Amino acid sequence: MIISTRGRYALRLMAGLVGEERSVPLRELAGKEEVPFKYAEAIVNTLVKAGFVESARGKSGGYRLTRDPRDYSLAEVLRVTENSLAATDCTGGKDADCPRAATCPTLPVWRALDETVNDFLSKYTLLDLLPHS
Amino acid sequence: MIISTRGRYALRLMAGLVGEERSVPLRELAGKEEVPFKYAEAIVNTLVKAGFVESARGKSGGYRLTRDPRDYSLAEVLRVTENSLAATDCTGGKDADCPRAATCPTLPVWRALDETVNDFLSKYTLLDLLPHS
DNA sequence: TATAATTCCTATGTTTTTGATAGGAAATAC
DNA sequence: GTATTTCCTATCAAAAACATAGGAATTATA
Repeated sequence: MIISTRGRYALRLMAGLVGEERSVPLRELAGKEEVPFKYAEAIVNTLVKAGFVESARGKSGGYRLTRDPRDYSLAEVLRVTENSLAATDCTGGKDADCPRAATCPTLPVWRALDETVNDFLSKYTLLDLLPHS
Repeated sequence: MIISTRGRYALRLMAGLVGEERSVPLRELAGKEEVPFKYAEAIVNTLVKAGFVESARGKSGGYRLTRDPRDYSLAEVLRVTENSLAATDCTGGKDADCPRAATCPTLPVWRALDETVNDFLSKYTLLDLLPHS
């Protein structure tokens, strides 16, 4: 499967930060979004490293978004949280060394598929993951 | 990843049958397509059960296509050989019991993604996987 | 009718990825 | 200085992906 629990949790956690002014403690955020706390920690960590959220340490610390919610595309977030967004190993960097690559007639199809998926996921933002809007 | 080795092997094996009149023994087919023989056996078996290829047992037996190559869409073949073609568990039947489903704002996005992928893979046929054509 | 070549079937094993959990160090508000 | 929080490293468990093994059943053909 192309989008795993991890990536979906990441999106939920970020969606859970939309509209918050304060730094939201992870204990609370993870609780609200029903993401296992310790797993959420690991995930949010990569979001911080990617610059998608900002952390405040210590008491009354927590996390908050760094941009307007409409400025996060799903593609962008998932590219960071998923191991790979590629539809096949062939296009995922993993088989970059595939000896067939040069002449493989199928490779262009997988590349086109990746592009299709990427285009799709680039059209949606965090805003599209909120209850009503 | 949405399309695994198994599915790609299946497509290769079928592509390897294009243009053959006789029944091609798997030993030869798998060799030509560089698919591990024993794994190929398991895969071809599901292709037979799906009616995509026909087997002949015993000496001078083997496999051949049951239709014109242009009449197999990639979507169709992969739907049978992949565990699931769904982009997420949410749409893959696995989380059919997801308690969030009823109100989940993200679910429609995954459904649309699945449809996009399916449409894409429905446009290509075995013929598109051959060397020149 | 024996033999070799083949598919078919069931079971098992290995590796990788995914999904987590544990424990404690470091920072900070109060 | 204490409670609350993020940060960091290590470890573990379950599932999926990727096969392999061995032998029974079938069939052409010498």
